[in-house]
Amino acid sequence: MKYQPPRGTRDIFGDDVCRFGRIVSIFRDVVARYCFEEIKTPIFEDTSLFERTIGKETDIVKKQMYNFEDKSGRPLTLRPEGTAPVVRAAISNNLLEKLPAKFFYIGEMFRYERPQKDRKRQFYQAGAEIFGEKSASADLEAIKICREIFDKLELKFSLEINTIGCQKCRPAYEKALKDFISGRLDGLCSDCRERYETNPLRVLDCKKESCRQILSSAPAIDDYLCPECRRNFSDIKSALSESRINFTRNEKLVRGLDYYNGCVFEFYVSGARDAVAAGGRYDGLVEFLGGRPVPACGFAIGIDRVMPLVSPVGKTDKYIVISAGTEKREAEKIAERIRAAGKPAFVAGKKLSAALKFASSRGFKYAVIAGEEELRENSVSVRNLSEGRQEKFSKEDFFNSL
RNA sequence: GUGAGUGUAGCUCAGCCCGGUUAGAGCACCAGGUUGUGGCCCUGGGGGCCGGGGGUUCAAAUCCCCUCACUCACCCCA
Repeated sequence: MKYQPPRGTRDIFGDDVCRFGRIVSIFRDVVARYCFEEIKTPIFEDTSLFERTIGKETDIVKKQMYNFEDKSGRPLTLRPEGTAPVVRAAISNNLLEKLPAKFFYIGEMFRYERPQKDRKRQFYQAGAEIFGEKSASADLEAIKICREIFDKLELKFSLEINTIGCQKCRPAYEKALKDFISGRLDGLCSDCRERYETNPLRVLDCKKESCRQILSSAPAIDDYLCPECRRNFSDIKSALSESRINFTRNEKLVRGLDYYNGCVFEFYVSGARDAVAAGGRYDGLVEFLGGRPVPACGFAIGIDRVMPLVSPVGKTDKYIVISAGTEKREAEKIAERIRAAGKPAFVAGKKLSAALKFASSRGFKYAVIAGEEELRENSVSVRNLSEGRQEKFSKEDFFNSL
């Protein structure tokens, strides 16, 4: 039996690797223009970093983490998400002295789950985090960056936003919600009955129709927000309108990770199975991990989910230099000149018909034929493979035209 | 973790229900037709433990059991 990549992983090559590269370069370009700086964090961290920040009751921590011990028994985990490591790194390296501070990352994440369409066990995220900005401008910036990226990728997105309150006001809402649910537990699914105990907000986004029915008359968070959260959320909404970013309010949108508070958002693109980007505020996280109290917000884009929707980058025109049976050295010299002019060149020594066949099947734009006849005349024949036209130039004319 | 489907040539699949010569097709690949012109056409060729193991049978790609893998959905998430 031949080796296959391990379950939930895949090899990325050909057009897919072009798509991947295009997404990453657009992401880098946009984020750099907002003055974010790249940060690379380890691929694994102390297990407790994730357990404490993501939340013990989440599926990620309960059953999706790649946990292992190193040889000295340290409990470690392959990172299942990017935010906690960035926050940890910012604290470890004292990067939050001068605020605001902005970081971005691109990398692979690991979650042990059943693989399916565009959901792998090793997947890639590109994310950005803003530290030290309490006002709505940070939330707006995160959303604007996503908007720009999807625009440049030529993807039509829709945006959903919500607020889930802060440490001050969420408890009151959670209590109201629990009171509401407790009388109706019998009608809810078993998952929801468990969520009621562990994380009542999550009952809101249960997909089961019977649960949704019951929850449709649940208390609304808007009635429980503290003045600050109310203000912040309305600032964001009006800023979005000013920036002409369409959004819909989704009161049932709650994020799966415990550290979120305030405004949360998700981007959808038609054709993708689920959200392609998501983010929100996590004002308490830096302090929770031992730093000073620093408000923060960020987002991550699921590269794997965007990949099938974007076209591969336009490739630059490639040249194949064919020696057609003569000494290959001459063809190699010609190729060097083409490369020196900044264009990709490949040398083929096969007989002409085979080389041309190879060239057209591999997507070369031009064949530069340097056979016996050309060698005698100090010329080259340049054939446009897509159009089938061919012209002979002196070598100097050809090099000058590059 | 739950449910359904699929594993036959490099790829897409037929054959399986109803067991019976040497397991097929298209595409791709290689060679030749074409010793300096690719795509089109023609001819020929290489390729397969029919996912793996066990069972039933005179006989298994085909029927039964187990196992592994993949796909899709649920759950959850980016």
